Amino acid sequence: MTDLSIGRLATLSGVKVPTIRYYESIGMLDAPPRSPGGQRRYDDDHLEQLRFIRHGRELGFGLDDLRALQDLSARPDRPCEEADGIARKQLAEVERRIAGLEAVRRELERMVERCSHGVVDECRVIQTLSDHHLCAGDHAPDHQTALRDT
Amino acid sequence: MTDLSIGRLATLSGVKVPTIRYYESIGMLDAPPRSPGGQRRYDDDHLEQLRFIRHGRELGFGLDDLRALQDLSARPDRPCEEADGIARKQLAEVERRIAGLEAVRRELERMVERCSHGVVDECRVIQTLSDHHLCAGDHAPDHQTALRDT
DNA sequence: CCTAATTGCTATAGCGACTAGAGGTTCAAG
DNA sequence: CTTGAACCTCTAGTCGCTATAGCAATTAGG
Repeated sequence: MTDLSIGRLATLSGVKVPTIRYYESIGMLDAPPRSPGGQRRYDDDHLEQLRFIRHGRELGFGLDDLRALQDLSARPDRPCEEADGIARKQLAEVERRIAGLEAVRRELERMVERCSHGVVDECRVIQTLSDHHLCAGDHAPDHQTALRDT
Repeated sequence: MTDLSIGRLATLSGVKVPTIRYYESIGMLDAPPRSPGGQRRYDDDHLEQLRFIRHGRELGFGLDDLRALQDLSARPDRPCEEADGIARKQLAEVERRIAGLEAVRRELERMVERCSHGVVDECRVIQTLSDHHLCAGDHAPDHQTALRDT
């Protein structure tokens, strides 16, 4: 299973080719040896490392957190308090975002339900955006909390 | 209430000063007249426009959507189908994100609960990241779905 | 063995939606 | 009239990629 091209590694890991190169460039993924012609040749350790990163990203960890977790996993004798703390912090963050998004969802539902399907001037969607007082009023006091994303 | 400085506008709207200038630079907010010395002087229409944008951002609309909604609100006779559609699209997006985050939350809870508070080598947090098979396995197949944000 | 298609390489720029900093100017209060 | 807060422009940085351009290497088929 050794001598994986970057494309093969991408397929096996589920991480896109440019992203793999990006991870290497920022020191998230060990730089692999190269073929005589200069192409990257990976092994199973790289695959494992990349899957670790991918899985962490799926769980919403930032690359800094994942770097810290990687470092910890390389020191198996250390207490796992720090790893646990990072995970708890991430859980708290996810819960915060869910709460914000739930408030947003409720407000959007209200907007959409009350739309009378007439003209813009009477449209509840536009009205609500123009005047926050038409809201239930409990959403996203901190607009950082709201969302953004893909 | 006319002749607002940018700082006053920022206070009244809840949008930061650099963000206001940014919105102007990308054509989201009308450029205001200037004082003799070249400082921006806003009026109530600008405040309203900015509150519209802010409210929309809190609800997670992208700036492109908000531009479209702004344009629609300037044409009150048009049917509100388009506005309704944009809101429904946003609602669907928010629901998608909540679903993704709920899956992530469940997984993080599992990780944290099972952490034995021993050493890293036995740490469920690290183990789970290393091996996806330890997951309930239902989270974020598309990693775009997951999260990211502030 | 040769060629063509595919895959790989580097480097740079762009995305969204801001945020931060440098270095200078204007304004308003006392 | 002085002082200091608030304002100005411009550039660069944030996060985590993604896209493009212009090449070079590899691999599969004939």
